[in-house]
Amino acid sequence: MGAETSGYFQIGQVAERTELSLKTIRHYDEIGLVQPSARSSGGFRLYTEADIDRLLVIRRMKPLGFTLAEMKHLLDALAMLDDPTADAVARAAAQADLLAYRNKADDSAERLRRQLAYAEEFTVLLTTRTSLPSA
Amino acid sequence: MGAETSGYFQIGQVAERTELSLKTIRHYDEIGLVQPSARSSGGFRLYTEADIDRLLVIRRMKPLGFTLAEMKHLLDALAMLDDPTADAVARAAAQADLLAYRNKADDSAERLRRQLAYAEEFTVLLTTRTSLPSA
DNA sequence: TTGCTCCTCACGTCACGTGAGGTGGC
DNA sequence: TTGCTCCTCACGTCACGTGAGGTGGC
Repeated sequence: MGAETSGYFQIGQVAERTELSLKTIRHYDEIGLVQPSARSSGGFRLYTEADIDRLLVIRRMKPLGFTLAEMKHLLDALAMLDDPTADAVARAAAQADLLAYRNKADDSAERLRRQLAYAEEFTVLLTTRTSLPSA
Repeated sequence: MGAETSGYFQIGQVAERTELSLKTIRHYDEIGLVQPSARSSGGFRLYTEADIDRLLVIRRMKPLGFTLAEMKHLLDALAMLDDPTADAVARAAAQADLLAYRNKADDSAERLRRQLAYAEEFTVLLTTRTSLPSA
């Protein structure tokens, strides 16, 4: 059952739980978006529950059209607000960033709604064309 | 006002009407997805209303997650059903293809609905975090 | 020791974006 | 002739996918 007993998960288990590919998870590590909390002595990536939560948040943000760099920035800003040792200036900057991201997310949600309407229109069209006899 | 008077539109006008980039429209030409019905003597792409309609259909299909090759295939199948000279075998194959695409479109619509729900959840979270005072 | 899981290159892909340098057309 | 629009290379980018060849770990 792998490294789970020690509170860590190997990448295969993480992939199963997040429904992300091994390559995607490795990619997020390489660019610094989600780095495993530890490595085994042999170099295996070891993820905690918190790491997995972060991956799940990212998976939910993806349809909003953020780039990976933006997601990293956004998660950093959220962490800043949760950090009691952060100073007021940094906190205010984080607030401002989050507001901008919120507006971007609103726009994206609006666009998703339009796309869904288009998609549904299109499935209706295809249903009509596939159910009609050819004559 | 360009080539519009002759019933043709130059790529810039097409880009405006479809909200696609010049590069996207050129790319669709290069891969054979939407080729302009004509070229000017100087090599300018000239699009008809029908060409523009095809671009608009593609724009609506994109959120369904089809590749450009699949869209080309799908549009070919639809054209096959509209072609009175097509034989029965080709027609039946087109019907079968469209059915497969319809199922794929249904799945995509379902996925879009889930993504929209995630997106809305996320905007709520961001709104909460941006409106709360830091203390 | 076997076998399944994981590792790091390194190149490929999909759908375009971004200049560079040049020409068309009212 | 000016200037705006369009043209074709050709290389870049984003988010991974896909082997190749090798090793970790219960």
